[in-house]
Amino acid sequence: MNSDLVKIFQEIATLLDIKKVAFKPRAYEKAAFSIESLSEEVGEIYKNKGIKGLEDISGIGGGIAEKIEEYIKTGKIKEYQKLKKELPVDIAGLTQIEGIGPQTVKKLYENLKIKNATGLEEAIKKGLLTTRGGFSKKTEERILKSLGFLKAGHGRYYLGDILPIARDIIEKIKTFPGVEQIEYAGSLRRMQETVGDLDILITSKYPSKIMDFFVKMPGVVEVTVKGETRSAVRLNLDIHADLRVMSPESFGAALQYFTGDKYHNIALREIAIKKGYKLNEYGLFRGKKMIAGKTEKEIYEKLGMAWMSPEIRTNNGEIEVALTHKLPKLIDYGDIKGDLQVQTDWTDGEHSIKDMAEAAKKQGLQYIAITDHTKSLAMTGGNDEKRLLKQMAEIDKINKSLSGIKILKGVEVDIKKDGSLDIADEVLVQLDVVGASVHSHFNLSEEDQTKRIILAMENQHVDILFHPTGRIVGRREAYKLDMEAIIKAAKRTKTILEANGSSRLDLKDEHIRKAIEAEVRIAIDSDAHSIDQFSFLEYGIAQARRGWAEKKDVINTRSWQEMLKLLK
DNA sequence: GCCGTTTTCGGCCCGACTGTTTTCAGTCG
Repeated sequence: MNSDLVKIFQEIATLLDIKKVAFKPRAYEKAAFSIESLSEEVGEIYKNKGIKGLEDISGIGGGIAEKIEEYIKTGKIKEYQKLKKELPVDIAGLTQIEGIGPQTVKKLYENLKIKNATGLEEAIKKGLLTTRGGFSKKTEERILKSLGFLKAGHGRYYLGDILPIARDIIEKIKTFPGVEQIEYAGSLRRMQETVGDLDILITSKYPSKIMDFFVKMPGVVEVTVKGETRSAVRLNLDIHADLRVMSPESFGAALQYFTGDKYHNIALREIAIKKGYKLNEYGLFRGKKMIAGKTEKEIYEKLGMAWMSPEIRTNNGEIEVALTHKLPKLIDYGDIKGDLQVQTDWTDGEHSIKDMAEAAKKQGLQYIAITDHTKSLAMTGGNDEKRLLKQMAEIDKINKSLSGIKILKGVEVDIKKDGSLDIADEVLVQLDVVGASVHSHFNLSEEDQTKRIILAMENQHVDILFHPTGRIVGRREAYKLDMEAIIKAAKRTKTILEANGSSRLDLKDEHIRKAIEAEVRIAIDSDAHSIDQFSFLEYGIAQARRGWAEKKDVINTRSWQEMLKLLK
C-alpha cells in the first residue's frame, strides 16, 4: 500500500511537472517522500485515526489525504488516472535514462508516441528521433549512450565494491600538482548501501590545470562534461566521477552541499531562508555577505544546530534533533573490539581458525567467535554435533598458542523450516556464542516466517539472530517478515540482532534504528569467510551509524568478558 | 498542494553545464 502510493504520487509530481504546473509537483514529491519513510502502513493510520491521522503526516494536507482515502476505499485515484490518460507512458522507466527529464518524455510521446525505453531504442534504430522527433544528432547520441549504460546494469554499486576503488582514485588525484584539500562527497561519504557515482571536491589555485589532469587521468574512458569548476568523466569500470574545484572559503559549504542527501539539503536551505540567509554550495550568505562556508561545522552552527555525521543526513528527523542539540553520539569506526561471526575452512571459509584469528588481531580486534555452519547446510560441509565438539577442543588448543587475541567458541546454527535448530541443546549450551540464521525456505508466508524465526529466538541458547531478513544488496530481496514482531521478540527473549557487514548489510539501517528505539541490542559482524574480509566490519559500522546506533547499543564494542555477560 | 517562533495568504532550494537558446529551457546534482 505505502509503496504503491509513493509511486503514484511521484508519478503525479512528474506529470504535473510536464504540464508546467507550479509548486504542486514539489508538494506531491514531498508527500511521496514522507510516506516512503513512514514505519506504519497508511491503511493502519487511516483505520485508527481517520483522515485527520493522515493529515498529521508532514507534507500531507487536506488534498493529498483525500486522495489517500480514495485509494484505500476504491483502489484508485481519479486525478491520477486522468493525468495518466493524457500521457500514458512509463515515466519512471524513461526518466531513469540519464539526460531524459519530464519535458523530453512529453516530446518523445507527442512527436513519436514513444511510451517506454524499448520504444525509445527502436525509434533510435529507425532514425526517427532526428527525422521526425525534432531531436538533434547530438541528443540522439547522448540518449543512446545512456541507454547502453543502463542496459549493462550499471546503475548503482554496492558500497563495499566501490569504496576501495574510490580511495585509490583519491590517492591518484592527490598526486596532481596544485591539489590542496580533497574529499569525496555524495552517497559515498554518507556510506549508503549503494553508490551511484563519485563526487570529488578539491581546492586549488589552478582549477583549469586540475581539470586538464582529471579528464586525462588513466582510466578515463569518456569526458561527459568539462567546465571551469566542474568536470565529469566515465571511468573504465563504468563508474561516473564528478570533480569540482572550489575556493578554500567555500570548501565546507561545497562539502555539505554535495554530500547531501537532497532532502537534507532542501530542509537546510529552508531553515536558512527562515533565518534570513541563503545557503548554496559557496556558503551561507546574509545578502551578499558570506557568514560561513569554510567548514561544514560553522554552517550547521550558524543555522542553529550541531554538525552531524554524513551517515544520518537523510531528513529523517536528524535536523529536528540537531536543532535541540540532542544528536546521538554514533558508534565510531574504531569502536568494535570483537567479531561475532567468522567462518573457517572447517566449512565454507577459506582459512584456518588460527589464520583467521591472526588476521583479526592484525585488524586490531581483541576477540573473534568462530561460527561455522551446521549440518543442514550440506553444501558447506556444515558441522554436526560431533565435529562441533571436536572444533571446540581445537579452539582450546589454539587459544593456548596465541596471545593478544581470544577465540570464542561459536556456531551459526541453522533454523529449520519449523523453527527448530539442527544442533542439539546439549551441545549449544557448551558454546560461548550461538548465532542462529535462516538459509532455506525463503518463500514462507510472512506469518509462518515470522513464527519460525521467533521460535528459534525463544531457544534459551540462541544469543544472536544472524542476518535477520536474508537480503543481499543488489542480489536477493529479504524474505517476508514482520520486523516489528521480531524486534518485540528480541526484547522479550533477550536476543541480539545482527548488523551483518558483508554484502548482506542485514539488518537494514531503518530496522537497526527501530531495534535500538525498542532497546534491543545489536552485534556488528563481518561474516568473514577469509582473512581479508574483516574489513567488512567498516560497512557494518556504517550501517549501524545510519541506524543511529551508539557504542552502548552494540554488544561487541565491549571486552569479551563484558560482552558475554549480555548473552543468554 | 502544503505550511506557519515574520505569515491562515503568499510564499515555496540553488547553481553549473549543455544545447542551437541569440537570452533561455532542460537536466542534473
